[in-house]
Amino acid sequence: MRQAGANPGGTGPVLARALRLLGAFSAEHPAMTLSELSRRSGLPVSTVHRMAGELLGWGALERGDDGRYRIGLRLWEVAALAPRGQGLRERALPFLEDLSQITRENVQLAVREGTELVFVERIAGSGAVPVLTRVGGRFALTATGGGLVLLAHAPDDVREDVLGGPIPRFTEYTVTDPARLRALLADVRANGYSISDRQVTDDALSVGAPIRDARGAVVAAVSLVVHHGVAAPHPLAALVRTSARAISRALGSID
Amino acid sequence: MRQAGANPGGTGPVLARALRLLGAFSAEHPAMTLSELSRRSGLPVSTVHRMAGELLGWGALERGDDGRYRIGLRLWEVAALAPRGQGLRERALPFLEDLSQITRENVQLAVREGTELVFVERIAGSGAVPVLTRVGGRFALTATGGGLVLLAHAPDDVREDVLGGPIPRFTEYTVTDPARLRALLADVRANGYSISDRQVTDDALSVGAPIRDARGAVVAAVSLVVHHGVAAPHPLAALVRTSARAISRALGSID
DNA sequence: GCTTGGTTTTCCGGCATGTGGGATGGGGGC
DNA sequence: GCCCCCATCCCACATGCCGGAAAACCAAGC
Repeated sequence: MRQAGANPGGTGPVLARALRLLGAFSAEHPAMTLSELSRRSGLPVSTVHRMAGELLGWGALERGDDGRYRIGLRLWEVAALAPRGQGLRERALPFLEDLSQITRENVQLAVREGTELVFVERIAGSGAVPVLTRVGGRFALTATGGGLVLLAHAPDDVREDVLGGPIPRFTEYTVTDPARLRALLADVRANGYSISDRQVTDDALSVGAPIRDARGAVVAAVSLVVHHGVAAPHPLAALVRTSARAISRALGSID
Repeated sequence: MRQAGANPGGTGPVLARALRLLGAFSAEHPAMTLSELSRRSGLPVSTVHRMAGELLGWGALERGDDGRYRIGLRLWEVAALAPRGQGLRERALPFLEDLSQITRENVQLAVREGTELVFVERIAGSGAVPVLTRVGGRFALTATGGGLVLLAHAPDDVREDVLGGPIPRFTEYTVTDPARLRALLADVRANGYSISDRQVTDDALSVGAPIRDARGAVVAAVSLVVHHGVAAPHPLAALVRTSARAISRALGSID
């Protein structure tokens, strides 16, 4: 069983395995025992043991007194240097808070990673629709206000990839037809904002707008999530766009 | 020159080098060219090149159009699963915001990592003393309100280590005498809170209190940073302690 | 007590894998 | 034109990783 050329669970480049180890952690499994890690990463136990030992020494992993492994603080420290993560978050935060204070609704900040979206920050408005998102969590690009913005301005190959692949449905309003979606994205580009009406849950509507870097490239999206039917979307769009522009200005370039 | 047994820049375990690579990034150097990385990590260029390539593929690193390497979003995502990082931050945030709203002062949340302190969150009070801290940043345990709390409840060997080593001085009020510091820490344990009066800057005073997990172990510290001389420390201490207890309760255990 | 099913840890010989000096090609700045 | 710095590629060598297997461990359960 050691003959395979590929590595769908077996042999492979050294570093790749360590990374597979880290990748085994998820929101549902933030703490795992050695053998659990072995199972979820597809690596032999003894290999995991050796590697985990090294990661432990450096601080990339930690071990509670229950013996289980968790992501270490040291790793969190370096990761805090990610320009598109904490970097972006820090510069945008004041503006997001303004937006949150004024509207009392949920505010979200997201970037695109491959064919999905990653939430970089979310502020829960007092008494607003409860949102099911988590900072650091992923979501489909095709449904949310922020996702539509990011998808609309994504490179062609990525967009085709997403439109070609299976498009998840969340409610009866979710747009899953590639042609309609394509038209919707054209609107987003033309209008400078997106509207997702009950495409994720039956009672929520979200409005998104693009954040651009110094060279004009879209690097992130702000969005506002409100109850469906309480406010007209267009005035909201003006608010969100204003915030997005302010953040773009404050950004310059993200280093 | 390849005979050395140790690895102060030369040969060594595989993974360790990759980690050294990540460790080369810092707040001052969040984006580096290949050769810069090589220099700062002490690894040969070709080695860095190969490794960076792999890290790039996985998403642990990213590369801007200026060609420089940065910490990647993917790494930030997994790091967001760190219980003592984002995990702690998320659960404590509402309480920290309450504290911030009520006092309109700077609020900080920190944990101990080795012989130093790492800031996990900081909320800048409107018009409060500007603080020089950064989320994900480090600081000495011996001077700040939060640090004193963490040091007071650290394991004996760690405390001895810190008290034995050189103790940095920031102002003329900084306590650098091990004996006095030891007495101070005893007070902290007895009182349930700490006070750092102008030990970091000439105009700031901070008050800290311990956050405990379900088993009663101190896992973090909240602190309030105010202008020296405007408010009596003791009423503040009551506030901070209350917050700390609330957070402790909300924590249960951090997974 | 002993047995059973799950762990975590240690060991070791063979060979796959990473290693890094040096050569190649590019790109500015002066 | 020159020079300096940077990224990328290549390849012979031996280092350090690999993972099966066995042993130590722990907690129930009979």
